[in-house]
Amino acid sequence: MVYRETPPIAKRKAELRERLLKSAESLVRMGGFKALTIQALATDAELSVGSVYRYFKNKDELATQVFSHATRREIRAVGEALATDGRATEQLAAGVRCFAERAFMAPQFAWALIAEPVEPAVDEARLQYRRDYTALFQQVIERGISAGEFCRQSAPLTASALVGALAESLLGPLGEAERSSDMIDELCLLCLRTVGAGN
Amino acid sequence: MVYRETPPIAKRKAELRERLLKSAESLVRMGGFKALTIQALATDAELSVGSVYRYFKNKDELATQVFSHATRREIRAVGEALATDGRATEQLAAGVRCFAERAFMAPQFAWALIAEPVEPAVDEARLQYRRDYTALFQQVIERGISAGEFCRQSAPLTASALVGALAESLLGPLGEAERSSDMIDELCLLCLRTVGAGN
DNA sequence: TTAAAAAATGAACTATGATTCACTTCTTGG
DNA sequence: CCAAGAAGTGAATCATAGTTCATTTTTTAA
Repeated sequence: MVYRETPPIAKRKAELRERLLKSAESLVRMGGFKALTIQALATDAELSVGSVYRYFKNKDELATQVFSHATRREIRAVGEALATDGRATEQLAAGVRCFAERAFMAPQFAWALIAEPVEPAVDEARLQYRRDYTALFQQVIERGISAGEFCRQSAPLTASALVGALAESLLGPLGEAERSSDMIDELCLLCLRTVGAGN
Repeated sequence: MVYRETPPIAKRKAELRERLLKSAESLVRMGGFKALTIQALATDAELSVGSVYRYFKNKDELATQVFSHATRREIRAVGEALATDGRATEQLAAGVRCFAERAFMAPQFAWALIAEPVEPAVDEARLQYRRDYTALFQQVIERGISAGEFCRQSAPLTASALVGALAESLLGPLGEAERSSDMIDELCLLCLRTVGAGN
């Protein structure tokens, strides 16, 4: 054999893969996962349909990776907000605020990650995503309970309720309507009431 | 023309339509909307694929009607629970309990109505469904606020948060795990905290 | 310059269900 | 019993993507 992958080529391949992921995410940002078709991606990234399959085994792997990428970023952001110094009460409020602000900034994308009907493979990744979110909130709730800031309660239950409450109020049918910065404040108060804080 | 639709035939047609809807719902109950295919329905109801189209213009109409039927029943049940005599606090608890118990009894069905990825037409009907639920809760919350039982708050926001909280905690990734009757009690308490009751 | 190996291409192929439609069977009133 | 109009049938067709693969182009190192 005479051909060997040289560093510049390896780099180009890595870059192309990145470009594909970026294109794919931008398609999802603009039109949800429904807009992520192999055709559209190939067109957007300026290469052929067949080549997409050189970089991703199949559509599921592609979609799942786009989802995980984006999702990790979101989780990290909220996780950092939840980990600010201070009492659990402020941490929770910061987390909620962070989640809400990000959703406000990119509603279509937030919807795609949280609520859009998607292929089963992505849906499965989404379960993990929600579990991760729930786990983050659960930690803060547990801290709050230990510190006596929050009332006694089932932290896992409250955590998943909070995740659901945030998702529905921000992305649900009504979410679009009364979207304002007041709403974020209201939402923080609501979450604090839910964990039994602020008494 | 010599043929006219006679009463017995009209009745048979109406019954057949009912039978189709029943079959369709049972398919959804067992396997979600994914299991509702024209083929499966025709087989289950013991008639031909073509005949299904004599009773429903297309799949969307069929799926939407199945959804609305079921949904109206659910909304009515929760609506009645929310309208029991007593203070808003008890009403809210009764509504939550009703919702949760019904979801426990038929988890697959509840999931299909609330969270399953579905075709866009059904998804649109689902928006209305959620709006209806939210409206129900909103009323009780407003009553509670007026009566001084609940704290001041944006009733629409809290209502949609409650709907989201219920959906996520009962049907989300964690829902399956810790499903018990204690959980329903916990959930009631959580919802009451959320509306700022019980102080 | 060249031969081997990889990468790129995109038209053809697949898979899954919805939808149609030419044909058969049934129902009705005369 | 008959003719006309409905209702019933299910194989064929359509629609939408995802996936493949024979062919072409590019890259490499001798």
